[in-house]
Amino acid sequence: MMNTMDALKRLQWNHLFSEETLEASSVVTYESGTMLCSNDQHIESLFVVLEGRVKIYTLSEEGKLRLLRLKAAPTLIGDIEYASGRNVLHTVEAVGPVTCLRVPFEVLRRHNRTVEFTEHLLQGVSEKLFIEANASSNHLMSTLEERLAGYLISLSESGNELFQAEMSQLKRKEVAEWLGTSYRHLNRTLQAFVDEGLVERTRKEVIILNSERLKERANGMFYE
Amino acid sequence: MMNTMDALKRLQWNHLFSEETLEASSVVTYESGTMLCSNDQHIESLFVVLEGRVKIYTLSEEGKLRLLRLKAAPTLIGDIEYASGRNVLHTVEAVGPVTCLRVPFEVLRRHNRTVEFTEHLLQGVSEKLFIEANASSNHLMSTLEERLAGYLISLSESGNELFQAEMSQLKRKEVAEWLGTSYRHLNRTLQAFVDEGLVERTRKEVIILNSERLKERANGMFYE
DNA sequence: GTTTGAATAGGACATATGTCCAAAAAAGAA
DNA sequence: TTCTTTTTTGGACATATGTCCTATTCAAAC
Repeated sequence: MMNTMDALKRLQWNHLFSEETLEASSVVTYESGTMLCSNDQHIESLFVVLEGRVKIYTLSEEGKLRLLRLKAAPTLIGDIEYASGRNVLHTVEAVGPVTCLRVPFEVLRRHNRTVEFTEHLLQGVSEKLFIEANASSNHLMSTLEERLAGYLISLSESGNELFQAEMSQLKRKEVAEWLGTSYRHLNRTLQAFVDEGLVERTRKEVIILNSERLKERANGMFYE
Repeated sequence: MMNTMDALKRLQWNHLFSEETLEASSVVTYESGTMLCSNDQHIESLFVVLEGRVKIYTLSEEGKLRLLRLKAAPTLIGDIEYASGRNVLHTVEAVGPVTCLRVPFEVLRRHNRTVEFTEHLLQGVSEKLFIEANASSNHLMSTLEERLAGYLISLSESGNELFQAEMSQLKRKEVAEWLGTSYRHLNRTLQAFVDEGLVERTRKEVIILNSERLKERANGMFYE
């Protein structure tokens, strides 16, 4: 059993929550595959993810999956909904066991309306907005070839460990979902890189042979 | 010359700013076409748009324009950047004369760190995030036909006056930029609607002939 | 009026990407 | 091992959309 206060201190988030708030909160653990919240549904608590990794995506009515990202702890889930009062924007699913501090919105409203906490939320939400806006622009303005090259480069360059930790070990199919394309097309584009000698492809992994030229192909696309 | 306090009261935003803050701020007027801030540049002030309309877009390096929206006063510009400390996300340009209260970030940091103000920013930013995320999903998941039908329907239905006020009177070229497509393709799709008898097109405007079927074509797409 | 420039309209063609399928290959299960 | 299921791979085809160009048409300037 983990100690909440220690975990929060490690993140330097211990000053964000009042004592009353912490008392009215609970530590919960979810097993792999559990949805912490799903698309369009009502949500009543903020989740402070203390340990584990989550998968963030939206599922359209037609069943199409749009994978937004894999995110490692620490992260906040439900902040956007708490701030806007709307239903859940993105589905969040545990990838492996996940431990969270669960804080009911009601408790936050009553016992935690401090400048520090609100500013923390504000910074987090605007950070998320930047990421979303950039992803959206990238998608709109670039071809899969560029995005895929960018993805491969981003996985290989040093100094990008955060992204790598979160986004490597995706399956091919998930990579396609993340890049917002079909599995078929991802394969086709990958094959084009192979044909040009930019990468080598084994059944398990993709090995970069010529990172110079691959980077040119990425045309500025880089994820972090 | 407008009275700031009156303008803020009208918006019920008068309690958001402290006296010191207001004293250190100034009312500025921009003529049509002025950029309040542009993409990737540094910004040092929050703009409270009190009167007029602004156009929000991003300009990619290749010169492609992505029109996000036209927004009428009241609105905040620079809130995202203030919150995240980053450079400007979206370019903002005056459409017609625009009057703003200009508040330096420095002043906000010194004299305006209240829960009320921060919560106001938080709500605004998360609202923007919702809009951005939805636009992005819509774009990813739908064809121009659906988006165009949705746009036409959204312009015609009652109960959507806010959107109509902001988004009607776009030129055809701007509509294309807003829908994220080429002028050519917009024309082609419009013509398809004409051929099917869904709309009639004059040189100036598009008239909806069969809103039932047009709505079906929109396939759930609706803007507000 | 004539001229100039913006805005509209659409032909022809290229291409990025999706859909549907089928064959191998790998990984588990029995 | 053998059978079943998942994953990888790629052919064939359809289509949404972009690019490049050229007429028109309308409006504003001279």
